[in-house]
This record gives sequence, C-alpha cells and structure tokens, in this order.
Amino acid sequence: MSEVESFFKSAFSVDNVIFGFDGGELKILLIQRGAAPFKGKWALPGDLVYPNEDLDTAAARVLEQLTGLRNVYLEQVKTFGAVDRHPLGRVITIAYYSLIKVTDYTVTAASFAQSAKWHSISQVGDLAFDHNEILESCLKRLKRKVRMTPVGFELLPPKFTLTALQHLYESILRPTKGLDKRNFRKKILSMNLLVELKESQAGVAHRPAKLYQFDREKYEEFVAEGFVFDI
Amino acid sequence: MSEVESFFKSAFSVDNVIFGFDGGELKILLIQRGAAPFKGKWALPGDLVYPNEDLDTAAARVLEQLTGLRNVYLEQVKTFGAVDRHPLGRVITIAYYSLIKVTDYTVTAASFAQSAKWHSISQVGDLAFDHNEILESCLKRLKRKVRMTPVGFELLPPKFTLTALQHLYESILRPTKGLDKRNFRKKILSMNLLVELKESQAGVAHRPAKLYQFDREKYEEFVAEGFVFDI
DNA sequence: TTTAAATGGTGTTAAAATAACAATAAGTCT
DNA sequence: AGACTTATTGTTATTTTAACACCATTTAAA
Repeated sequence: MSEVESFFKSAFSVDNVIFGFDGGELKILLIQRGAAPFKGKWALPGDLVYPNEDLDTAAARVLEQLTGLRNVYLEQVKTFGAVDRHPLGRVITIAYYSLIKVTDYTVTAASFAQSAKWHSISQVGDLAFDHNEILESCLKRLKRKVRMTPVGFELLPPKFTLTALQHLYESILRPTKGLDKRNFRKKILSMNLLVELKESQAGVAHRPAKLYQFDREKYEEFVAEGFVFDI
Repeated sequence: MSEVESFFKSAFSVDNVIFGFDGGELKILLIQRGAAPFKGKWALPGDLVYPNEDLDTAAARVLEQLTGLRNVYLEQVKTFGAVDRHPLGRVITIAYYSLIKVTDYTVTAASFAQSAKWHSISQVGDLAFDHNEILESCLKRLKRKVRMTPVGFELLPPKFTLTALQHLYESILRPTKGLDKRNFRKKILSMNLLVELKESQAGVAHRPAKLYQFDREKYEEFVAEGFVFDI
C-alpha cells in the first residue's frame, strides 16, 4: 500500500451526547450496542459520516433517526482521534451534544431497535469506546454554555415555572449548595427575557406556580444592543 | 466500490493557527502554498494526519517542523468538514491554535521552504481553503480563553512589563476604548500571580518600567484552592 | 545643566453587582 | 378548619467595577 493510500484507510464518525431534563435531573440518551465491538455495552449514539454529508448534517441525522426530532440545538464540541480509540481501524469521531425537550421525544424504530434509554447523568456507567471521555467534554462544555447563553431553555417545555428553571441550572452546574431562590429569581427576571403567563401550574397539591415563557425575539434584540446573557 | 470502502475514501488533516505577539500586535504565522490547490495563496500551516499519529501529535509536529518549537501551548478548537471544503477529495480538518513567543521562533528548513511569514491579524487577506473561517474560530476561542485562564503569558517573553501585558490583552480583546491603566494594574497585581523583579527595562528613551514574571506554581496552588483566573 | 519629551506609576470614590438572609401567601388534602 | 407543601417577595452589608488626573523617572536635545 502506498503512503498516500494509507492516508485514506481511515474514516470519521460523529457521536452525539443527547441531553434531556426530566424529573428535576439532567439525563442523556444512550443506546445499547447490538454488535461487536462492545456488544451489549451502553454507548453514545453515533454513526460514520456519509461521504457526501457535512459533519453537522451527520450529527443531526443521528439525532433524528433516534428521536424523530429536527431543528434541535446541536453543537460540535471536540474531535477524538487517539490512534487506538477504535478496535477495528483508524476512526476518529467528532463529538456533538444536543439539547432536547424530553416531552418531545418519541421512540422511533431506530431507538427501539437499539434499545435507547435515558440515563441520569450521575448514574452513567462504563461506556463503549472512549465515550466516557466524550461525555465529560460535552458536559463541561454544556456547563460553560448554559451560563453564557440561554440554551437552558432548550431543555424545558415552552411553559415552565421559575423553580423548574432553577432546578435545571442546579442539575447542570451542581453548585455545592443550591442556588439562592430569591437571588436567582431577581437575576433571571431582571433580564426581561421571560414572559409571565396568565396560566399557572395545574395538578399539584400545593400553591401552583406561575408559568413563564422564554422570549427569544426579545433576547435577539437585546443581543443586537450588546446584551450578554450571564448567570 | 462498496459502501464500506467509500467511507474510507477520505482523509483528515490538522491546521494550526500559530499566534505570536510582536510590536504590540497580535500576529499569525502563515505559509505561502507552493503547490496546487491554491498555489501561491497564503494558508494556515497544516498536514494530513499520519495513520499512526494522534491528532494532538500531528498538530504539534506541524508546529515543530515550521518553528522548531516543542512544548508549546496548543489547543484543539473545531473540526471543519464541509463536503466541498477541499477541491481534491473529502478531507476534513481539525483546527488547532498555538501560542508561541515570537522571540523563540527560528526559521527552520520547513518554514524557509514554505516561505512562512508573520501577518498582523488585522492584515490577513484571502486565505486558501476555508482557512479564513478557521482563523475566525480560533481567534474567537483565544478571546474567550485569554480572559478565563492565564494563557496570555505564553505569548510574552519570560520577563515583561505591565504595559506590555496590557497591550497584549488589548490586541487580543480589542475593546472599543483601551483598558484603563490603573484598573488593569490593580486587577492583575491583586491576583498575586506576578513576581516583581529587581530588573527594569533597558534601552528605552524614557523612564524604564519594572519587569515581572508569571508565577505558574503559585497559579496552580491557587487553582487547587478554587481560584478562577478572570480578566 | 536645563528643559523637553516620553512613558511609568499611583489612589479615591460613586455606582453596580453580589451574597446572605426569613416571613407570609396560596393552594391541596384530610 | 387545620395541616401541609411549595410560591412569592425585599433589605442590607459587602464586594466589585468603572471612572478619573497627576507626579515620577529616565533619555535626549537644546
């Protein structure tokens, strides 16, 4: 094999850390591998990138095949390319994470076939390949991102309570002692990015909380004026 | 060609945005391409990744071949993989940036052969491939990084003046109106990361400034205690 | 040797942001 | 009606930030 040919004895894949927020906890969607290598192990959903496919497109495809969802928040994080990371050859992988609303998730043929399951972030065991390392990187990126831009709302239903929003931040940032409720509300509300709805929570056995909506248009206006989201 | 084979008709490269700081300005080291495609155009130094080479190793190799430097600050930024980004085939590239002290740079055989030159960041023209886009990403990353960690010192000689440090930050962050001298010095010195040397600047036609050194050990101690660098 | 030219070095204060803290309100359930 | 559970709200001390101007020290030129 010539040297030039050997450069082309390689492939690249995308792997996707799909985050969701449910039951007050941050979760990720894992699949159980049905074939070697790592048969039976939990792994991040991923696939080889098609020859005529852009990287972001491949990541979005993997996500859609598994969840049925399109137009989801998706961000490239890092590329993992250790020589021995894949037992069957030189395969580097471009890692992405995506943020979905768990309520939108429906079990697709692909997710059924691959027995996809939500796992609490704190209860993820030993994953296939270098996927634990990939998860760490994505989690670290999400932690930074969620404080600098309003991506947190991607994980919540369109209408949410301030307490739910606070729990979301706590579950991602994991501060040693929870956020102060009064300070959190003051800060969030002072940004004027939330619309207070007339509706309230229903079906709870206590005082129902007001529901809010994130106003993306306003956010974009403010950004154009120099506003920087920061929590 | 089978479908599996076609996945392996692809290659990956690394490209490196090499930053330097000289004459009060942020610069990058570009090479002039000697062969098609984009013959004669300025480009980021890069190369295909060898089959048995890790990605970080490849990036460090490209840097060393061009500059003779090892053990340099190097960070992966983003992978660019648009289907048509390389005219000769499917080649995705993993972009890195590195921070070097311009005074350490010596012209190597490789840099001579490729006519490498420092370019002011504000005077970079139209580059080969998607390298302008890559540069933008790396610059953006550097801007963030330099405020969150003390990587700025990687661009300065071991002994430097506070004014040089301020100019470094100004040339990277490009604030609309320069940083306030008194506030900048107060902030930097209050971190207790700089050692004031007995030496002063020499050979200047005005009051010479005191020289300082960055104390990396102290920084690491402080980080272990929870300190977060922030400018 | 005096003076001009150039950059180095320093402190105060008002305003804003942050952090710490606890009592009442509004629902459901029994 | 009373118990239970979570929602909602404001004040204050402390810290951080931002704005601002003058004297000091050296070299070079007159």
